[in-house]
Amino acid sequence: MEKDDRDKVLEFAIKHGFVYPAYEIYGGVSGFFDYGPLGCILKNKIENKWREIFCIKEGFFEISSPTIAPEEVFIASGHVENFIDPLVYCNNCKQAYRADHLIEEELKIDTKNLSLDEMEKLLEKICCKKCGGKLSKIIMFNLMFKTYIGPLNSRTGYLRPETAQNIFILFNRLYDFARRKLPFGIVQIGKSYRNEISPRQGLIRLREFTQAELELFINPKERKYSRFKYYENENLYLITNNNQEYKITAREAVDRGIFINEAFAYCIVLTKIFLKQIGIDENNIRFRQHSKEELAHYARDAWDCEIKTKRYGWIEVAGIAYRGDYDLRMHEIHSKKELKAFVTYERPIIIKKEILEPNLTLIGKTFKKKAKQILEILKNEKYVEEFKKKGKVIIELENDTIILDERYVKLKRVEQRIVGEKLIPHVVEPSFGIDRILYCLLDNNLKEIDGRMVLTLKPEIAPITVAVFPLVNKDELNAIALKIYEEFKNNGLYAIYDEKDTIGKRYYKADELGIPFAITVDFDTLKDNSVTIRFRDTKEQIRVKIEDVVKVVENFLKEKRYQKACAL
RNA sequence: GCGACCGUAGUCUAGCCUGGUAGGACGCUGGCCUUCCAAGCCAGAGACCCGGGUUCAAAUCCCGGCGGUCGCACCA
Repeated sequence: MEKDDRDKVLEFAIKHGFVYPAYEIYGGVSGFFDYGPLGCILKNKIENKWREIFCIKEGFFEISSPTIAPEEVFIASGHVENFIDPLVYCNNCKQAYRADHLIEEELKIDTKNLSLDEMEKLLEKICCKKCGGKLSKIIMFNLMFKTYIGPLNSRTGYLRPETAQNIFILFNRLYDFARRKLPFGIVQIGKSYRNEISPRQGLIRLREFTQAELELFINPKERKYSRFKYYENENLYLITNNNQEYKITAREAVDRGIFINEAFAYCIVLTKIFLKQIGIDENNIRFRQHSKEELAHYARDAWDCEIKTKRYGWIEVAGIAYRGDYDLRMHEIHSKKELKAFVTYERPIIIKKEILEPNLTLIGKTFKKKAKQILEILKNEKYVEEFKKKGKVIIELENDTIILDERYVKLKRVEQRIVGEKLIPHVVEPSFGIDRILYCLLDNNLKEIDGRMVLTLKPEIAPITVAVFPLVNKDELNAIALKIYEEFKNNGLYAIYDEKDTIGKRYYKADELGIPFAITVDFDTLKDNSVTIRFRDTKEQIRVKIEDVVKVVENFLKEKRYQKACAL
């Protein structure tokens, strides 16, 4: 970590229009940022790359849900209960404590089932640990933004603190869409909101932020995941919750039991691949397992993906959580709707048993309206034994006793084939903070190369793809350059045109903004209709015909030939 | 939320202690120059975080707010 009290990456980002502190002219509000012109493009490109890797390539689909949800959702999910921190502070020295932690520590009383009033009473016995002063009343910190849905007497609503819940709530619809088969995945990219007590560190902790989440629904009984084989040899840098460091392949990690199953390992690997592909240095990526205390209320296991930054060291940009059946189970309980999948066994389970086969014609004719009830009662297995002993079955109805002998029922040996079962799927959830990733991407790619500032973003990720320049500011060159500039824009590429200052200065600025290709119209252009393409990272140039220039740039993007031209 | 430090053009800063409304550099705009890698010339625009107090007079002193950095606490 660089010892510097300023966040140079954030300063760079603000200066060049990637982000702005929000509501600045009204003094600003911490925890909120605007995305500026370049940041907006970059963010979209990051999101699209994420879509490509976590959604399209996997054969998954994306949904987009409201960001406001009624209270019931977060009561069920546990967020209403778990998102509130009771805080007290010392009236004398202002030291702040978590009320529940303080009670547990000082009085050795489990606070889990205590009401606020009960905690207040217990706190009267406790003084400030630091100065012995009197403690304040409990202050509740609710990290969810609360709002109202509708006018007077309206429903309480919350801005969602994660995108995941919307997917769980839609489970039955989505399971249906997935043709009722596990595993399947649903992704969502969208805004989430957390009313952080004190957001710090620029883009790292925001009150409104963009999450990209995959909810992968799997069969909990299946340890294998068929697509795992494609990436099982990817190397991972892992730190387990007992502080063991490993640099091993995903396969080895599964074999050693470090990951709970292949689906989980797969999500870890996809995370690394995604980050590599947008341009994070592989050596700056590691995965750290949560300790038991760190685990969220819903998680059985969780790993943070961390990226090393110059300013803040390792920071968390994604979390891969094993949510088990927690969410679907809770929503089943609270909504009273079944949220299950049907899983067929590899081999059907065959159960041989005896049943009583009713003579429907006779029972119907004899008992008329009571027949239906009788048939229902007959399904109880205890009557099989009774029939075997006595040769008949005696059924007690409300005000009637019915005796069924061998004319009515017959003993029959049957083979029952159970082909599967209903169960709540388990969920593996990779969850990304897009804003943090954007920050890390700038951090990892803002470099000084022999005196030049170069933002070495990959051409496909760089916000602006080409800069078009006349070598010098002369009308005959400008006219051609402007035409080429139009041509790029017409082909859907972000381009800029500049004729000011010297060519060197313009290259310098383009490098700083991460523009991978610079097209220069010079005096040879007037003779042979050719222009130069300059590559940002190497400063090398090639000459191409004007009519080919757009296509050549497009090919550099598509075929990734730039890797030769640009030393990425 | 607490504490410490801090807040001057787009950016970095001088001035604040010892009150008399602001100077520089880079950047920006216009012009000149310039035949391939920023920082050559001329001109121009641009600032004291917000509110209150003290004072004849506040960027400067005092109080509050907002914002920033760091530490504590929090961080699903």
